[in-house]
Amino acid sequence: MKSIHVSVYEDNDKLRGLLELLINNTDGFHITNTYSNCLNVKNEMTKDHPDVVIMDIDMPKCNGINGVRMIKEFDVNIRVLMHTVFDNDDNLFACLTNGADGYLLKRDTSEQLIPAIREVFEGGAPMSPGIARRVLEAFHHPKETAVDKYNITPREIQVLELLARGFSYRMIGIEFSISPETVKRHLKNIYQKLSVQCGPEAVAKAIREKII
Amino acid sequence: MKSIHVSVYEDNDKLRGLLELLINNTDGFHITNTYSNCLNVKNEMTKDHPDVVIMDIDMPKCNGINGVRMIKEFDVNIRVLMHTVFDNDDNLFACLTNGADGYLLKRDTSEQLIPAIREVFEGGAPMSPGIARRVLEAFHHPKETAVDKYNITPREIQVLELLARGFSYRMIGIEFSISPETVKRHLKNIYQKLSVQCGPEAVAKAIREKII
DNA sequence: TCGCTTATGACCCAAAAGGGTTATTGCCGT
DNA sequence: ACGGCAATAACCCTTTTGGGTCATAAGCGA
Repeated sequence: MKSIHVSVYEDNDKLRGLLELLINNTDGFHITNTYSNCLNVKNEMTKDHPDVVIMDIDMPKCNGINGVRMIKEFDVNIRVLMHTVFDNDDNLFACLTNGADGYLLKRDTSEQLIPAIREVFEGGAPMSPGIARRVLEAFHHPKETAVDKYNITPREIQVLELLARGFSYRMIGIEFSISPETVKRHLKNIYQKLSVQCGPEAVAKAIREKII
Repeated sequence: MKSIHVSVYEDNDKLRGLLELLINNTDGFHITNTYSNCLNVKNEMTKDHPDVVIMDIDMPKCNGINGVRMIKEFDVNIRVLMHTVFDNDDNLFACLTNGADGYLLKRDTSEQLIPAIREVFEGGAPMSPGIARRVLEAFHHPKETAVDKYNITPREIQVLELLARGFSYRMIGIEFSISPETVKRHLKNIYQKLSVQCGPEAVAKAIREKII
């Protein structure tokens, strides 16, 4: 059976050495190379052709968030496993957006790292438990909360939806068989409830708060 | 140490019995009750007060997608672990939106079920590998694609952003030290590139296509 | 150097948006 | 039965928006 080839990006010299030692001394795994920053990702990927990359986030010059993006631009088939002390949502979702295939926190992965590398190589998505939880929570948009929060009525939602589709007051009125003046009335109420000044701003807020 | 209390929703009689047997015969776990559909979730939760619910999707009368929603409406602290043969995206994301805390495929979890129950009880989010992967992929929207697709320039994005924040042409002009006529010019170009008719529609499209 | 894109700006003009005010109807809950 | 709220509608008015047209300067790549 062919070994899994792993490259490591980690700026802490001691940790980088430990990772290399750990991975190279595990059957079925082989370190192609280790790096302390990702300024030359493209050249390094061309040279190494790893199956899996272990990527730290906090590195000087060029951080791992850019690193994962560059690797995925070079070859989307290289699996990238984030390995970081940061567990804030901004970093997490920035990495996922850029194509990270897994996300491990350094503090809870000393003996979970090797199985995680195998898992990501096999097409899985290893995540520390707290991370997986936050990822699922991102899908759990409470749905009605924003509507309740601003007291938007069903009719107002209908009007907003058409506004966001480019309908004029007149067209919205025709669509619902009501006067354009009433449409205006609804929108006036919406603007007040959302604390916005005009249509575009209302649409932006409504979409971002999942009202429409 | 107190046992983890588990309720099971599963319409297959044989499997339901097996799950009960497995869980009841594991130290630290205790079955409160098992059910073959979720028509009376609220009463059952009131009676059982489980820590964790194992929820099948394909059940007669009322499926598990509604089931998880009802349980979370009753008490958001009850952990719900989906356990199903379906691995299509529609079911998956419907469950996650409704608040599921984990998602296991029946085919690959005979001996992973107990650890998964413990993990979800402890606040984790156990997922079958293929599931976790698809969840992460949902975040991987390629970012620059839409901007490229419509040929939106950096300046146009800036203008759109302020429009979405409720700025008038005049205010945008002041912000960038350009004439409101130029702002209009930019927006005219944007509307054409996005194939929209007006500001609200442009803002809606820009947000939904992740341009802003 | 020529053509293309980007960013800039102006003028005319019609349509739309949006603020203020006032009022009626129907429904729901107390 | 009464008050509150959603939905309806009209009027006045100013500001904003957006379509059409024309024009210029800077930068960039073939």
